[in-house]
Amino acid sequence: MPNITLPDGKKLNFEKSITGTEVAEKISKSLGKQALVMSINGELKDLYTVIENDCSIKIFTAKDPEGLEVIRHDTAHIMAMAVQELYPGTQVTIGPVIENGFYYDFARKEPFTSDDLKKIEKKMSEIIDKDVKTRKEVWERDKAISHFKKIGEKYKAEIIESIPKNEELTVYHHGETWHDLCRGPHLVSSGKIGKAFKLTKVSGAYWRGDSNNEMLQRIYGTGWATQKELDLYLQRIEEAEKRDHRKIGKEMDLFHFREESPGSVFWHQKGWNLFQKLVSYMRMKQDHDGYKEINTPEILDRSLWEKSGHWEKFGANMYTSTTPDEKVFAIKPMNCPGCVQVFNQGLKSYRDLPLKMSEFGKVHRYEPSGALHGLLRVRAFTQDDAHIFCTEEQITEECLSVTNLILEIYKDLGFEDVILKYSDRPDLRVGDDKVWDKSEAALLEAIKATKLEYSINKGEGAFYGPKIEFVLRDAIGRDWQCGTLQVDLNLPGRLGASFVDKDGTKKVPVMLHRALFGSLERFIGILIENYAGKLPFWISPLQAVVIPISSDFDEYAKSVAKELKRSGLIVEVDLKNHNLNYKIRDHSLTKVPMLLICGKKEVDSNSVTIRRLDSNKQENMALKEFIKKYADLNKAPSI
RNA sequence: GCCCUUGUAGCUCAGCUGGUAGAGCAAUUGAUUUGUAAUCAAUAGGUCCGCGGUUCGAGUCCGUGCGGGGGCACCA
Repeated sequence: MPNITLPDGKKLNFEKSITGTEVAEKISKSLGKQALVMSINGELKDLYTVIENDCSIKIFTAKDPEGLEVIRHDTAHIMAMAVQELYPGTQVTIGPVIENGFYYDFARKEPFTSDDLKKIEKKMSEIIDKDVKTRKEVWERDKAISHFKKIGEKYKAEIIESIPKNEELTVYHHGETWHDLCRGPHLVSSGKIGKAFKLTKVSGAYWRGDSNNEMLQRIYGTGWATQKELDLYLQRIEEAEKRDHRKIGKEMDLFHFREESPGSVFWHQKGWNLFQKLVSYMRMKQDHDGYKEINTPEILDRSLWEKSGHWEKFGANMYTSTTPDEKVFAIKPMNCPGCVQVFNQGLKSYRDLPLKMSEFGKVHRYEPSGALHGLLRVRAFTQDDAHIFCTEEQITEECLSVTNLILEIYKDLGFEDVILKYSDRPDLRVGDDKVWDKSEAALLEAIKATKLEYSINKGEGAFYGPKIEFVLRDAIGRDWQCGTLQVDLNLPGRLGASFVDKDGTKKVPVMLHRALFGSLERFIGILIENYAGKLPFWISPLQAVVIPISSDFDEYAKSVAKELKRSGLIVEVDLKNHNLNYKIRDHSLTKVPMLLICGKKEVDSNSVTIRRLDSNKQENMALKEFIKKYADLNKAPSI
C-alpha cells in the first residue's frame, strides 16, 4: 500500500495502488485539473503511471518548467500527427523541445509552405479539441524495428537500431491512429496542451545533424502555458526584429553591403566614424595598460602559413593569390603569425617581457555563403587583437590584467552582465602537461578574480592551449560571445620565437592571444542591437544637429556648429527648407541623440535649446555652458 | 556548402490568371520662414538582379548564375 511523500513533507496513505492523476485529485480538485506530469523519486513520469510502492511525488503544472516542457513535447507530437494525417507518406524523425518551443523533422519530397503551416495548425487545433488519450507501451526491440520498417518509417527504425540494447523502448499512442517512439513523459490527453502555440518557420535540417546526410524538413513551433505568454514571446521576437542592426544601419546611414563583395562592409561616413571612435577609445585604454600597437602585412607568403600550421588546418577558409611571377600568397585570416614575426625581429631579452603587442588587424576568411549575416558574420573584419609574449611565471599576472581590461571596456560600453566560458585541455594537444597545468591554473585564477559566473567546457580548449571566452548579455537578454583569452604553447615555438633568459640561454616564450570585442564589425552590430540604434552620446557618430527655426537664423546656427566642432563634438547643421517639426522627426528617426534649436531667443542670449532623443522636454543653455558640459560627456565613462 | 524563400525607382512596397511599369517617402525646383515627430505644389527618376529559353509578346512562365532572408552545417 503506497505511502506517498509530497514535496512539503506531508504523507498520503493509500489503500491500493494509485495513479498520479488520482494523487493530484486527492490533494485538491484544482491541482487534479492542472496537473500535467509528475516526478516519482525525482524521475519524470506520466500521470497515469500506476504507483504501487512508497515514494515521494511532485506534481507539476503549466507553471513549472517541467510542465511547460511536457506541453511543448506533446505539441511537437500532435504536430507530427497532424502532418501525417494531412500529408500521408511523410516520415517522422525526431521532435525535441527547444528553448521557447519545439521542432519536428520530417522526411517528405514536397516542401512545406507557409500555407501548409496554417493547415497544420488548424489540424492540431482539431486534435486538441478531440482531447485524444495518450497511452504508453513498452515494446520489444526487434518488434519495434520491424514494425517501423513495415509502416515505412525507416528513420524511426534507424533510431531504434542506434539505441543501446539494454534500454527500454517506449511507444506513445495519441488516440487510436497515431503513435511514435518516444522516451516521454507525455500529457494524459491532447486537450491538456491548450492553444498557446504557433508554428513559426520551416527550414532544412540534416538528418542527425550531419551535412553528409540527406536534408529533412524542419518545422519550428513555439509553445506556452497561456495565450498571454505566447503573446509576450511574439512581442519579444518583434522587438528583436525592430533592433535588427541591418535595418537600423540602413536607417542611420552607417554602412551597406553589395553583391560585388558579399560579407564585406561598405562603411559610410557615420558608420566609419563610430568604428574609428571605438578604435581610438581602445587605443587609449591599451596604451594605459602598456600595450605597444603594431601593424603587419595583410598578404603573406604561403611558406609562413605552412610553418604556422594555418595552411593545413585553416586552408579551406583562406583567400589566396598567385602573383604574375607564380608565387602563392595568402591574405591573412589571423594576425598571430605576423605578430610573432615582429617579435622575432631583433634579439629579445627576458627584460623585454611581458611584451604586449596590439594590432587592429583586418583579416579575411572565406566563410560559407550560408553563414553570412549582416555585420555579425562577415568575410572581412577587423580584430582588436593583441599578443602577449611572456614567461611561464608571468602567465597568471597577464591573464588577470587582460580580464580586467576587457571587463572595464565592456562596462564603459554598457555591458555589465558578463559570463565567462572556460575551456581546458583537449585529448589531442601539443605542449608539456606541466605547462598546461600552469596555464589552466592561471586562467582559472583570472576567472575567479572577476567573481563572475562561469561555465567549464571540459576538453574544449584549442589543441595549443586553454582559453576563456567572454560572453556578454544585451539589453533584451541575448548572449553574444565576444572577447577571448587563449594561452598558446605552440605557435611561438613553431615560428622560432625566443628570448634570452637571465642565464644567457635562449628560451621559447609563452604567447597569449587576446581579443576584446573579437571583431569590430560584429561588435558594432551588437552595439546597435543592444541600444536599438540609440548609442551612448560619447560614441554616437553624429552627436548633435543644429536646427535654425527659420532661415533668418542660419548664420547663427552655423556659428554654433562651428564652435561645437572645435570643442570636439560631431555636429551638423540642418539648413534644409523644412519646418522645425519636420526636422525634429527626421533626425529623431536617425537617432541623433541631441537636437539644438536656434531661434530669436537663442541668438539674443547666445544660447541653444536642447532637445534630447525620445524626450520632448526643452532645456535652454548658454553656449559656453553647453560646451563645457558636453566636452566632458564626450569621453568614455572610465576616462 | 545544403533546404526553403526572395530580388521592381535612393528607401518601403503595389503590379490578378503573360499585353513593354505604379504609389508613398526621399531627391530636384518653386512657393512658404515656420518654436519641438511629416507645409504645399510641380518636376525628374526604372537594362523590373544577370544570362539563356518558351511565346506574336515576359516584371509576370521555365532553366541557370549571382545576391538577400530564415534555418541546417560551419564558426579553426
